Amino acid sequence: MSQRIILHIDMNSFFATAEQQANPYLRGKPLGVRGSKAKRTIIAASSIEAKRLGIKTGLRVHEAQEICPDINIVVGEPRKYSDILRRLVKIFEHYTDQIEIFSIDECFLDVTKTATLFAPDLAREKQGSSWVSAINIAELIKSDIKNEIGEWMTCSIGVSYNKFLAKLGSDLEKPDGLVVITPENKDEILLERELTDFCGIAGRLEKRLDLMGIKSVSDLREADDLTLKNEFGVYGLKMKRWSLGIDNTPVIRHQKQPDAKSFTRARTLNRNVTSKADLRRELYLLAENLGTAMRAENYYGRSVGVWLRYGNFYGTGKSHKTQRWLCGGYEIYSVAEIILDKLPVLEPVRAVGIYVSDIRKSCYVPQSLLPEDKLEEKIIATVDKVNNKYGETVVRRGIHASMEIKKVVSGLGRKII
DNA sequence: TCTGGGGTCCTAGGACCC
DNA sequence: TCTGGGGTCCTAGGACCC
Repeated sequence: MSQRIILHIDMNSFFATAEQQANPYLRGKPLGVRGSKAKRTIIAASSIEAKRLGIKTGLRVHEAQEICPDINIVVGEPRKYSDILRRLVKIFEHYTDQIEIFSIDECFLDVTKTATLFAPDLAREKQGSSWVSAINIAELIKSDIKNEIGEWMTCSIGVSYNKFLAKLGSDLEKPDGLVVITPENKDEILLERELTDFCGIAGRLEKRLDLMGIKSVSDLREADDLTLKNEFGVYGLKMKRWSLGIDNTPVIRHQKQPDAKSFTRARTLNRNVTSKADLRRELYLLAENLGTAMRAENYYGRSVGVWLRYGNFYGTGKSHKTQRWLCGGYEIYSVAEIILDKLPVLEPVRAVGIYVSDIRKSCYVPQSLLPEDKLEEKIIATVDKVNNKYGETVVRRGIHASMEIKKVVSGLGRKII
């Protein structure tokens, strides 16, 4: 196979820049984007101005405020960022149809076949230097983004002959970087990196490698295959290939990227709790939210899981495979409630999560013909209609309603479902 | 006022069937 | 009657990513 040309595009401070784009008041100012409205949350992204002051992702909100009392803080809105991602992909489609969406702010582009189309003169001038036309595309993309999304929206682009090195390259210059890693300069660049600079090696693996005496990229290059395989399985060999700059994984066109495999909702509680009743209430709200998200994308699922994270940050969880395909919040909750009852509250619980896996698009799921299921579907559809119109949680089940509300409802001759 | 939330992939063990 | 081994499903948990 001839040499590929891969671009990795990484939007700089994406959430923060998106907020600055939406609100001119925030432009040029230190800005932190909160992970959620919850009390104990962290900074999910910070603007370039905030980064200069040392405000990094992962800081607790109050820590960020201590560093910079004037910092502007907004709550992140993932939907807003997905919309911008869609517009970015539209820009990239101008240059190739081989686009892989790697995360909400990163894409891989394979421009092997199209690079020279956008720089015929350059390609002729410097024969054999396909990198020149790749750099040309990278620069065109940068200016397209500024023109179409906003002047302040910058990205770092890595250009190389595989995905691993392209991603490594985009990390090297921020913001607004452009780094080319070729077979000629790859060794020089790789040998200067820390092992944790590699996408796929983080703290735990670094520690285990260190215990084996593998402390640098060159150590990893020289490590014995069998030793690596025994310690890490096939992943060990993968890591060694990275150290040599080898990666044959293809760019998967986003239209062909696999469907979602699970849906999760989780919440860190404002204070640690020990009562199962409190946990049930949280779980119910999460389940409704999860069900709404699944229905919005036409998914059903048949495995439900619940996990707890204790105050000491350790956790436990259980999952259960059901006979029926589910997408209703209350149905999901009903399974989750049984699971929760089996989970030990060894110590106060800090966070609770619920997930549905083994999911399928509705067209692949047999529809139930049971009258009670039909009724449930009707209830869900009606509630969705109201909530879509008036806000997500305008209507929800009354299972955790207070006694007073229950009395009022039964006084009206109605019942809570 | 210690450490969010939403994902993916991999491994390993037990149950069960052939 | 005794024993082995392969395959698959389910569950728990670990590690990584942004």
